[in-house]
Amino acid sequence: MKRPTKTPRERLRQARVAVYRQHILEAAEAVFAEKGFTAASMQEIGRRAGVSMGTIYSVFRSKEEVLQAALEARGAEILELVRRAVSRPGPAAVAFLDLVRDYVQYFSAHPHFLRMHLRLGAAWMHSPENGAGKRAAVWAEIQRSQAEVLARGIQEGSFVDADPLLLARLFSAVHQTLLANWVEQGMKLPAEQFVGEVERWVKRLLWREPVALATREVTSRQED
Amino acid sequence: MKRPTKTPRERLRQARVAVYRQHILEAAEAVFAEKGFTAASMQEIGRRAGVSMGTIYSVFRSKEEVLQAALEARGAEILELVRRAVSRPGPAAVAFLDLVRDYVQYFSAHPHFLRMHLRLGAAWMHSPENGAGKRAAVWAEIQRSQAEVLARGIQEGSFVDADPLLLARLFSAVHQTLLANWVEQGMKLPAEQFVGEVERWVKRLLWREPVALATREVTSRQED
Amino acid sequence: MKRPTKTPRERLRQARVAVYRQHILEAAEAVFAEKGFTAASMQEIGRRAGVSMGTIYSVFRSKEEVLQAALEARGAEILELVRRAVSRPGPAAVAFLDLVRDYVQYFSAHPHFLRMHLRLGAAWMHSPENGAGKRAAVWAEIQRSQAEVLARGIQEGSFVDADPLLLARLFSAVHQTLLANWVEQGMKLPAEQFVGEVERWVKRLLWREPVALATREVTSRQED
Amino acid sequence: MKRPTKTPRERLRQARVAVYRQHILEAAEAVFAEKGFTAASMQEIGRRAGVSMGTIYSVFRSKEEVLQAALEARGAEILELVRRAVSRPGPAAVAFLDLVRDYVQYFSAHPHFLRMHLRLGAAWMHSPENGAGKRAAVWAEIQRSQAEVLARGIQEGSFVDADPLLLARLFSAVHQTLLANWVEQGMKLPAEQFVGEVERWVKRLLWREPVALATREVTSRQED
DNA sequence: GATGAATGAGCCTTCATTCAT
DNA sequence: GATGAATGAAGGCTCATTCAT
Repeated sequence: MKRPTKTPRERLRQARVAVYRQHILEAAEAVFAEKGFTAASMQEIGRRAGVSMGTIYSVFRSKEEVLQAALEARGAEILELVRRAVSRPGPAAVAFLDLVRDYVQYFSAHPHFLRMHLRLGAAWMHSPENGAGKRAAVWAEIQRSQAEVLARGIQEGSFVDADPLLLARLFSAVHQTLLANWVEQGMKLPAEQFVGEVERWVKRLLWREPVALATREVTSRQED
Repeated sequence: MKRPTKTPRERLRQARVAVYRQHILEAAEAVFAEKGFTAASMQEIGRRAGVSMGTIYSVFRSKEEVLQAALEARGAEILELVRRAVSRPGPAAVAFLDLVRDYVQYFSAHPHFLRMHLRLGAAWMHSPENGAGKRAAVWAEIQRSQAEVLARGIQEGSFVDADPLLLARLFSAVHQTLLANWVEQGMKLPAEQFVGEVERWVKRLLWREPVALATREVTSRQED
Repeated sequence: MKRPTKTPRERLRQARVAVYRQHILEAAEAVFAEKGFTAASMQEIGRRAGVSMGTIYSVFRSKEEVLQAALEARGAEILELVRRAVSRPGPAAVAFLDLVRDYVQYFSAHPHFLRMHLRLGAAWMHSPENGAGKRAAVWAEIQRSQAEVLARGIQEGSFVDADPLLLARLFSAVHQTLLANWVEQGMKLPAEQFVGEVERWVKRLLWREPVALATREVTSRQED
Repeated sequence: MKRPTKTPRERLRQARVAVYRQHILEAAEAVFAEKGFTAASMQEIGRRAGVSMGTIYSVFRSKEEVLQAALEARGAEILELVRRAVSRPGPAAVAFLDLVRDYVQYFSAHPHFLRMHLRLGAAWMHSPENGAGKRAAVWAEIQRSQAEVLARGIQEGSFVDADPLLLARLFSAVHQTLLANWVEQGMKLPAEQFVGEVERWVKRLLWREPVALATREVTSRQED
């Protein structure tokens, strides 16, 4: 008969597993980002994580599961950001700008994940076949929640009147392009200024009332 | 150095090889689009193209080369579109809108390629490692040419003042998102109307002077 | 539209595959006999058959399928022997002795199979778990048919009155022990004499009326 | 050379080890019986025995050694039975029937071992390669001792005149088939009656003078 | 002394590439 | 020249064995 409170041994085990999960998923993010899912090898993930094959397989059941976990772990955190934005009182436009800020913060804290997401996102975004459906479950939910805020903004008259899901995709496309550009240049531009730039582009794209933009002065140049 | 006058036999050979190239690359586009590069198998490409493995390897030296050829073949055609836009006299803004129109036409004529490009583009767009550099050679050139038109537009005061390369990327991101959305919904919206919609989004994104937009009436909705 | 008559190419292919099947199954019989199913390696089967891994997997889908094919190929032939015995007119006792003769002939022609069967038979004979059920399908049918002849012999008053299925098992046990002993000693005893010996033991085991036996003179001795 | 007087600590250690041995071997019997040697996993043996891997490896040096120990442990006990039969005064026929009785008793007390023996016996019985020779050491001795009694019976004129080693094998085959059948049906037939049945079959097989048999009334039927 | 987590060699299986026909 | 069968290297995954706690 086991008490609902775990034994110390069990708690230790869970802590250990959690540490491995963390390290393995971080290594996986990097490898998946560089090679893509199929070309990534478990050996390399293990090497980068500093664990053996057996250890990986004691935490995850398969390569596929490693990928799903990597997507879901971050996905869940991001979904949380979106949900907070959705439930924020006040105008949708303000909530959305807050969300943009959260995104920048999150992705700049996890650049490997950003790269993986940029690379693999395309795979399941437009290939309903394969097991892509499963992988994208959280991400579909994220898009749905984003669309929710956008729909509210449309009704409030702040956002351009178009299919909210399309808006969500356009927003993601622009937003990720900017992030990728920023990361690619070593994130030399201070986060605060970068957020400002993203906001400007997002307003251009989504705001109903044309917004005066002076993008130039803060845009980092490719050839810098 | 080959003699400029080819033998009839040689001309026949080249014609034959050209036909194979064509069929193989079309099959490859479809398979790469569905599976990604690594998960795609040469046998499946051969099966879809209706040619044997030997034939594929008589035209291409490796799987990698098939991919490069697929990217370059279309890439060269697209580069041609861009170059025409660059060399077009008159305002850059007009030239760019013409380019947008050409793009829509081209991609809607080659939806398999679009899907492949959407899927694999991310791979070499943000993974400087691997042979990605090689693969992207034409595409870098395309981006450079696009940036050229955009730079001209900036100087003419038509486009928002930002790094032209970034503008090119943002434009591609938005443009491809719209295309993907269109294809995903079975291209039910007439090409003409779709072009109009793309133009409207592009203007929103790039034009310096705020442009009155009434996107709604032509935007196809996800749930249609 | 394909004609029901196969193309020459197709016939060639089938012939080739049949040859591989044959060689692979023979190699598999030997390896499974020596190592058992799990410890047998596909590499070794390939090496002994003189084919590569790829070739094996072009004929069989998995290691499991190689085993099943090996069991079923021989099993089907043996089932045929038993069915002929079942449908033979005249006394069951005579039919059964003919069957014994057929068995000896068959197994002595396929000693590797005999060894494999001796080794793996035990595995699925008493382990209903695993995929043993599938593997043994033909063999259960063989036992059932054997039991049929035996049941007829019981009704005719020739065989000892006991559960026919148990009789079938006892017969198999004795019969295979004799065969194994014979093979182990290099089959030095002429087949004709060996058949006589087997018949004598079978009569001892199954015949209702005690049969005068003078086994000694033909029994090959272990220490010969 | 150890001092004959062990320290109490040493005696405790040995007792502990003996307990582990016992539990591990019992678990091993079950697992080997179900999966076969190679497919059986040390982790499952450990789980079933309720001990850790380290404990298993503190008692045995390898998986192979666990199997050997399992075979030898029971083998030694069975050898003891046979030796008692060999050294029993009076007619060999009587001694042999006593042995049969002992066998039934022993195997019915250790059904897991019976199943393992049925399954793995075939492996080393007819595969002189591998380490099978080592594994079978005790069992060869058992067979030799059985043959000894049988040889005596032959000289006394009680048993059919054939190679005693062959007789021993035939006896084992029949005897194990009956046991397997009995166990398979849940040992519903009382042990006493079952012994009678086995004796009847053994007499049929080995006794020189034909023996009147009325097997039917006690044979449990498969379909009951 | 006991534990069971960690290791990594090894096996089944796939697929890019070659070559006999 | 075209075919597609054959090859075998490489990758995902398991499990016997070891060793830090």
